[in-house]
Amino acid sequence: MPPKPKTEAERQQLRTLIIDAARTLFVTKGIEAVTMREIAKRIDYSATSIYHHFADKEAVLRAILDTDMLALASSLRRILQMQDPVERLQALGQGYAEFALAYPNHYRLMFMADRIPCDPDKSNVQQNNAEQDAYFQLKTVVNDVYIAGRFRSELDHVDLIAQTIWAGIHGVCSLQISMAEDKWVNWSLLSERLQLMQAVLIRGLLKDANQIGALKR
Amino acid sequence: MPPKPKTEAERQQLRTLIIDAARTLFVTKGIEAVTMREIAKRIDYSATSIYHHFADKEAVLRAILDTDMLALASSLRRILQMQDPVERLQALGQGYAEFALAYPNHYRLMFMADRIPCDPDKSNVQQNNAEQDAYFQLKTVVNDVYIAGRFRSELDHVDLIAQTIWAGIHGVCSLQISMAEDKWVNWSLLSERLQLMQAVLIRGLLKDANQIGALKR
DNA sequence: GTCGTTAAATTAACAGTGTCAAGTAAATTT
DNA sequence: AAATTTACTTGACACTGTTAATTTAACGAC
Repeated sequence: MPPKPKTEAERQQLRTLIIDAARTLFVTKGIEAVTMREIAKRIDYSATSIYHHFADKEAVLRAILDTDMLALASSLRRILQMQDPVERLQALGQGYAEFALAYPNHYRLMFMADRIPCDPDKSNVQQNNAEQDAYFQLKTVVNDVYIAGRFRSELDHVDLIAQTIWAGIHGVCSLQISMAEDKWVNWSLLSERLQLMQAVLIRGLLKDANQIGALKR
Repeated sequence: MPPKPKTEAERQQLRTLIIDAARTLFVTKGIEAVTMREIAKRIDYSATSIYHHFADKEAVLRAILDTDMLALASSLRRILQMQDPVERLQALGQGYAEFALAYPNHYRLMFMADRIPCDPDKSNVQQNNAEQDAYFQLKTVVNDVYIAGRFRSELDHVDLIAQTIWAGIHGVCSLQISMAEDKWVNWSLLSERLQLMQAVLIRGLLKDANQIGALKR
């Protein structure tokens, strides 16, 4: 009930309060099932007050997306320290999948929803920043493997390679997220599906794939 | 305005009238943006009359799903005639992708949406019927390749192999459908992404992948 | 042929949604 | 002390999926 002019820091604080409340609800209740009134109630504000901080519901969503993209990149950051570029690539795939499956609803928002084609201009995340941009992280590692001469000789387009790896891992994760409950299919263990996809990608893309230790098991 | 007792055939006719109207709207306007009133208007009925033929909006959706699943299986059927099992497998992937990308909104409903875990008991599509069940078609072809001894020796679980192939193709298609508009990524040509994924799957799963003609060029 | 009965479809209404226009109250500025 | 600015709330609008009550038309029995 007490309105008073706020500093920019206080405004930002309230913004993240809203974002956090909204995120919790989105993640626990599912994407479309959460209302502005509900978000507001959770932080003891009225529904309309959110509109003083975000243009509309989609803007809230986009803000969540921004922080989630950062969270993903941040959770992958330590992997980039690894020595061998091929191991780095595999670990990146693994880390990506772990994020996707630990936060399936976040992942839905980020990579499976239909709205919001995310635009570098409208985002706070810095494109091509290795700390913030997960796609750039992948591209960098793919490039490292390429420089090391480990990819099959006919593969010379780093973006294409990166996108294929992404598609493979994303395929396993997104199918799991949207179809795992489906009785129609006799699903194998998720871990096995992921592992086979990793092996297939490595073998399909690398020159000397059979020498890679991780595939022996 | 004229109510009269209808034969079962007439009821069915109206059901498909509703389904068709709903499908058109879903496909052109996107999944969540279509209202019951809109569907009804399109066929000159009142909104509530739909509820005499379907329990709720989701039931309409599920019915659309059923017919779309049949359409997919039907569009893949001719491929099963091909001689060589490996060629058959590749053609199946290609045909699946073509369906997905020709009808992206149908595909969304079928494999990317969050609701509706589809249950053999609640569906009119017959599970494990080669005419109707696309997953069974895939599994059958995978099994043929397995019987022919073409998979790597350590791969002995047909469901796992099928699901990995599905995940790979689905990854390319779903990423295309939900992220192609995204300015963040410098997307390669869709056809190149699909082709590389096919090559990766073949090379990663088959014994003698380098002898496969389709990979040369 | 008329009379209930039954089915099909409609209208009216409800609770709930995102969002906007006005209004209110506290803090800052003048 | 008055005016202005800011933060927030209340009330309302148009719209959503869905249900209850109502109308309309066709059928079977006499």
